Amino acid sequence: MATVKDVAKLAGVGSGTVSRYISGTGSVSRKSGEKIARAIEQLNYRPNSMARSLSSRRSDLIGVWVPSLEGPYYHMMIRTIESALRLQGKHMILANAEDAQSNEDRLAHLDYLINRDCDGILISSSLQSEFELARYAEKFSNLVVMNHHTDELAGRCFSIDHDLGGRLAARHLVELGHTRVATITGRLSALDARQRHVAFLDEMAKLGHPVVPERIVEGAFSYAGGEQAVAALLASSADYSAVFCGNDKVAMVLIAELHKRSISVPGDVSVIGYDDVEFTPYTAPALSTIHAPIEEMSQSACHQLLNLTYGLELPYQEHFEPSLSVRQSTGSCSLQLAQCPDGRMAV
Amino acid sequence: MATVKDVAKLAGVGSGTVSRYISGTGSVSRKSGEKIARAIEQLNYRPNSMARSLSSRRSDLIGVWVPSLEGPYYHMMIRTIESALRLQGKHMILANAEDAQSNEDRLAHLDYLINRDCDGILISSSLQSEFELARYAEKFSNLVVMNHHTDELAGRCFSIDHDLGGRLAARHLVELGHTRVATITGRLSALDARQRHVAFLDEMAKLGHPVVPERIVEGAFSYAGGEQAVAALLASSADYSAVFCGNDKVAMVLIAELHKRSISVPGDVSVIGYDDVEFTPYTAPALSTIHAPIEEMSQSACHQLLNLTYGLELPYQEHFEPSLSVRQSTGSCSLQLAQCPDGRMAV
DNA sequence: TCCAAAAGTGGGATCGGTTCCATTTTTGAA
DNA sequence: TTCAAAAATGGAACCGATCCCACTTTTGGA
Repeated sequence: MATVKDVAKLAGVGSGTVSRYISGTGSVSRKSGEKIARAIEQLNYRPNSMARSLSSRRSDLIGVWVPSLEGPYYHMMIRTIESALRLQGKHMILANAEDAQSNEDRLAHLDYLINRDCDGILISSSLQSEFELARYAEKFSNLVVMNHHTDELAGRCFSIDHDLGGRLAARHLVELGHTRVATITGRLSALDARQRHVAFLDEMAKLGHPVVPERIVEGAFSYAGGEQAVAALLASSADYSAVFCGNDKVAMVLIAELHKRSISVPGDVSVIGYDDVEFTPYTAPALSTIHAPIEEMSQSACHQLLNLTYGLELPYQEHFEPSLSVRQSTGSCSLQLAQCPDGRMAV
Repeated sequence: MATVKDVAKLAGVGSGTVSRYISGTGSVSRKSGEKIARAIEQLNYRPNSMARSLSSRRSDLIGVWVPSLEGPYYHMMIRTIESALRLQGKHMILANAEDAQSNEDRLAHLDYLINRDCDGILISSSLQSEFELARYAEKFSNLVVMNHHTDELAGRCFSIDHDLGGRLAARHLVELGHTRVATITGRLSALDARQRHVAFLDEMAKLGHPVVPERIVEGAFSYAGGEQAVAALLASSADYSAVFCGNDKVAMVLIAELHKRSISVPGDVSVIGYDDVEFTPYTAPALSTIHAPIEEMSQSACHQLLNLTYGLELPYQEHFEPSLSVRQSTGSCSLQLAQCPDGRMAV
């Protein structure tokens, strides 16, 4: 493989000139530039990225830490980030902490990124304990956090207004005439799950239809967690005409389970999700949900990280608002109270 | 940041000894080892990965090229690969070519990996044109290919027996009594889509129920492609009691569309998918499908790439067999021929 | 006790770029 | 035409590891 020196010799210039030509920093005369270009072509020269990184003290690597890669949510994030980084010639390295059992494990995943000398790190965190990781990472790299807000990291937190999201869901259901509403939350130790939930409850109460505890099930934002929570809700004696699910995965699981029991959606029970991930148009029925601008948020976070790290000036925005996305899984509560096939009151 | 020299000085040994101690190659006395360990601790030393890469001529980076990141299929792959690499202390860098418009674009995505000096490259390719990329990449790195088989790359191709998969689908439907069967394929220029399709047709014919052309729609393995193809099938005058979909995304779209038209699955029409991605248990009804061992295949490909690249001896397997996974979207064809709501014969 | 083989060691050369700096060349306003 | 400022240049020093090699120390069987 050819090196700068080979190129310099063939072009009849110094190695510094070649380096300047390639990186575009500093000035090179038209004549030298042409000679260098020809030499590069002729030798089929490609700069060695490790040597470049070593001497320039930048790896052009951005580390991305995610708590899980199950389901479409984080996938949409990764997809967006990969694309934004590629446009800037940077590379993403990924640490998926879903197999971590303890906080030490999660830290080890972070070290896996830090030890690689990332120029910047992007953490998607919704647990307080995970957020501690941000403090740690900050010592080593430029840092940006998604799904979490704190004043300590002002200007480097990117989040969606889950309070508003929870309220939009409540308003939508109440507008449709639902008064007996159940909810399956995410794990309430997670900030985003809690925010959605608290706002939802608050708004329901404000609208005159407080959600009674029997209609609240704490679940988790995973398929397995959703299954458990759905089973718990359906096994309970609670009656309701609509269910607000903490995310779309759980809503999907719920719809599947209701279908299995021949409970019609939205005829018997309305279901609303949260996030508006990839698959929401294709559940049966198509899922009404709170649209969270995941991709926009991811892109913004990525842009700002690039700005901080490489002095770019890419556009970004820290705060995003969700919106209501009505499809077919919610309908008006016009039917009479009726007995469910399994003996519970569900309509 | 401390360097090997600092550590060596503090420990009172030579830099070579420190290097040997850290990498675990070569021998270091117990006494020196302890001194070095103490010095590392004290200085909070972390080896610089760029310097290490430059001098050892290995980046510990594995490039992964995928044609798309829409839907769960490639995500399951990425997730598996990230995990397998992390276990070996390697890092994945990703190039998603779904925004590529031309072959030059796809090549540019590959160069994005190659220019980063990956030690190895993993290509998931099902188009012949994409496979040409493998030839190119092979010049620069160790290479392994998924979803494609060719004798030229013997021992480095990992694939699932789509011929068998197509046949399993056909047998399942025929066993349930379906004789008028429709199919929505993937883009037939893709090898995997074509193999599934051809085998399916062949097996249906062998079983005495050849699929007539009116019941065949060429689609694509994307949500949008699925929507178009589903619309085309439902708009046609074809009648059928079951549909074989080339992958699960298309099957999901079909179920959603049938639900919209109040056509019952599997009451009126049975639907079977292909791949058995993450969401298949949670469609309504749960999707019967051909289980493709995506994760096992991805892990094997990854293992073999690691073996080739770093001289490891991780277990792997080149060929995988799919299996039938029966859930609730397929049922026996016991009902009488009946008129569909929209005037077509569908049962 | 002796001595060949094995284990352990220090440090310089090297990987292939970038960056700095002293020097030369070019530019364009007076 | 003149000359200060700006542009362009070559090459050495450096980034921080690995690896090789010549040399010293330890080991253990006879």
